[in-house]
Amino acid sequence: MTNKKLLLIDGNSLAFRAFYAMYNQLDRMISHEGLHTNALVAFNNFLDKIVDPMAPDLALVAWDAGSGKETHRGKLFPEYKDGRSKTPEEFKEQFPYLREMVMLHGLRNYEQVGLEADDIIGTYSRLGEAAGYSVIIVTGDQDLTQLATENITVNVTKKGVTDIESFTPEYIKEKFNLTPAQIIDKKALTGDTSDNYPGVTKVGEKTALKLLSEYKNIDNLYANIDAMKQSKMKENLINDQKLAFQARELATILTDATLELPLAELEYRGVDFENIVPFYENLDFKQQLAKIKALRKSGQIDSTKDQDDDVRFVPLTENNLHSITMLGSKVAVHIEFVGDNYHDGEMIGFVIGNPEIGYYASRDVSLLKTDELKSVIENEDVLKNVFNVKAQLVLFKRLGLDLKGVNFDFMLVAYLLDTVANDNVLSTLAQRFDVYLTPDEDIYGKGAKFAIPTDDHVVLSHITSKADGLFKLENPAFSELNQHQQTHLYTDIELPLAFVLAEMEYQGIKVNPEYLTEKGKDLSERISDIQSAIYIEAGEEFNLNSPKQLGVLLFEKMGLPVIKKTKTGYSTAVDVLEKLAAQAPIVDHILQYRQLAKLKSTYIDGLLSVIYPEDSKIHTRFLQTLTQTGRLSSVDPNLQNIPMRSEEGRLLRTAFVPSKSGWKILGADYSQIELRVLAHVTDDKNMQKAFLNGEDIHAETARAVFGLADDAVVDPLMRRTAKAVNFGIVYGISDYGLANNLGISRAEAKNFIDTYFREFPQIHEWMNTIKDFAREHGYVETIAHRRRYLPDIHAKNFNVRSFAERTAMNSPIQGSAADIIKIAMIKVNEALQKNHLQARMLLQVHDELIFETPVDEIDELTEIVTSVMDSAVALDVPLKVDAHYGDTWYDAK
DNA sequence: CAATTCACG
DNA sequence: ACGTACGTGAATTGT
Repeated sequence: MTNKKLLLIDGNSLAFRAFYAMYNQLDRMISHEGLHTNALVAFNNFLDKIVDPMAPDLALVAWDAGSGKETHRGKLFPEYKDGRSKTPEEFKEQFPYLREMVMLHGLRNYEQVGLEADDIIGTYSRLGEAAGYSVIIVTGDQDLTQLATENITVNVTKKGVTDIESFTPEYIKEKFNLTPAQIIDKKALTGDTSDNYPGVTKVGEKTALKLLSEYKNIDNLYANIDAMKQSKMKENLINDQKLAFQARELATILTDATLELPLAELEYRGVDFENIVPFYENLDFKQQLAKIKALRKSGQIDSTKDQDDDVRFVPLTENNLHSITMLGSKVAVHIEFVGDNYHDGEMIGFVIGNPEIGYYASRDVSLLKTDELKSVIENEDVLKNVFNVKAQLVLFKRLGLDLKGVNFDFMLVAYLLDTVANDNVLSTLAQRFDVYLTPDEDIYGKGAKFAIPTDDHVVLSHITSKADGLFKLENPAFSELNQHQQTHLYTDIELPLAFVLAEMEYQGIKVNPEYLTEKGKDLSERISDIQSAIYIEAGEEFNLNSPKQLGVLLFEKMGLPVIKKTKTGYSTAVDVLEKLAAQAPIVDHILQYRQLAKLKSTYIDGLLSVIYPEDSKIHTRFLQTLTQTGRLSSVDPNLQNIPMRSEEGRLLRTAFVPSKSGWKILGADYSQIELRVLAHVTDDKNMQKAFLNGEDIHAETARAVFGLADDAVVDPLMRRTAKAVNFGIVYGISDYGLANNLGISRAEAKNFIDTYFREFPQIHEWMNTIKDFAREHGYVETIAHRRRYLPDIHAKNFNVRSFAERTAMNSPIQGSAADIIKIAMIKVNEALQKNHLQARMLLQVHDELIFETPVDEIDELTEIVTSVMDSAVALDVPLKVDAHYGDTWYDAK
């Protein structure tokens, strides 16, 4: 059974949080009347995301009346809340609208002179509890956790206003080892700087918790203070005793105030959709308005007025197909599909058209195969606007069509403009261009509630609005692209690459399921043997996959030394276990178990589950608009992290085979591409010389760093060290990181770095130049003008800022390497076609390309691939490509 | 849904 | 004094 719910919201503290959560948007979020709306937007989000889904029976938002001076606290302590910085005007002006917003969301506002919001909440929470309600409090102020009981949960916002931490008596016990009542005593000892009342001198949270675990409360503490050991703290406690008791009174929230509104009047009425529309219109909440419109359309809320300002479409049938050929020279095209995976997701409708002539839409995608549609889709001269060209290409391939003439892919353009603000969702990406589209979620729901609306009109008008949106987005997006000097990157790299990737994904790579199944059986046996051995050594059975349980065993029961801790407990990561292996044989067995379990679950079971039975192939998706550097990523499954470093794992590559008998797998990889890019962009003559002379770069680095003669033999340790330094340089070096990696002291690491920078002075100079560039422009870019914004470069926090600085150094390197292989992929594909090779590209793994090819084409393919790859981009150093082939991916080494 | 671990470049 | 090496995805546990 569920109790009735009473929701109590601390209006002031949440509004305050809301204002500062979106403070950086302050100047952007201004309504047409000149009103700042940042706090309103965030507060509205909170009401939508937290309150409405909760559907409480009673609800109230409590506000402070006045400054707090008229309250019992102000009378008790005249300096109460003094010294608070004045509430910004930009915030104050939003207050009346906040109250109206609350009302329109169906909640009561409440304030009362002489009471603070806390006291209103405290009193109603007790009243509600007594009346048998489950009480939920939401606040930004941790002090309210003193109100928690079995029936009263206090939710405190953590970051922003929708990220919440739930305080129950059990949780408070766990987190602070305190009862809710002791929260008051804690405050009594520490005081409150923001409310401007002191506690005991030099007592902060840590000390307060320690004292309370010993003395329970301040009454008991002061009763026993004479017995306390002499210390500075004891002196402070004695001197500040009065302050502590005063602070306790100030910190205590009233639970017995006299209130004017009976509980029964707090009934939650839900959103008043009729009246909230003009309110949102006045504030220019376009996204909210679009959402309400979608809800109306899908029949989830009543609509009294039939206000259909939708983009019109004509239902397409067999009878009006000829209209399609009259659409002219530019259209938007969109096939709607279910889920993320366009390789097997169901196609539920499509739209084609433009704002001038009109849009045609149908739920029946087989209409696309008709001659009329085909003649437009496959016509290069009819320009197409799309969202996610690669997905659309694959969907059309599934229908046997070859989409041509693609002009504008909003998803690709949006990614190039800003890699960070890219969630690949059309409706959110469109907002930055002031185009407001209904989110898919509002039409289809999400998660378990996903459903295609029964009314076809709803689906088709939704996808029509997407197509129409693409026309509104085209000019502003292209114009920004041009301002960024990224037109070439889009037109000549990302867009053609999408076609190459679509073909690779659609082709897929063949795998041998029997091999995986056999290997899986072998692994299962060995895993269970090791597991038994571990249980015997441990003297008990436990969940070996649980780092928590393993930590308890190793570090508590067995008493092994703790080498590293994580946020939540002991670390049991490989580097830790390797250090412990000598001390207990069980550790080595755990490492073996981990390795085999990983192979079995991720690579045997994982891969077997994504083989398409109809062609025995795996069809990954390369995400082209995800990484912050310009690399691709691969999902469903990830084919860019198939094991390689251990022989046991590497053998799994045997399962990846050519799709035709008599064919081979060929792999071609760039050698040291990132260091070559580094030598190029920094224009460091010493490093360039090493590459121009075809030297072993790590050995050459070792000679430089260790001051050896040009022809000296480099011992393996020196080479390994130099290699680590080279890696460190590419990652945006720090002495701390290098020391950690090499297991040397920071001073030694710093020494290496200093020497390195002396030997390669232009690298050093570039590292400073690129950081300056980032600070001045707020972004860094690659050789193809791919951008990465680094707002944190100005952060006050050292860690945050340092991270941005390393990113400033690393991204142009990693990103330029990504540019190069992308260009190579396009050129290789062109060369394959031009030379009429049957061979095809299957995979890209950051610096290597994998192909399948008839045996008799191998020599020609090798020649074409290596020459195209190493001439893809002309750098000031040569690019080097190695190629290998064999019967399987494993053998292409 | 976050945290941990481990696979790759 | 500060205290992380850069970029990813998947499986698993545990709240």
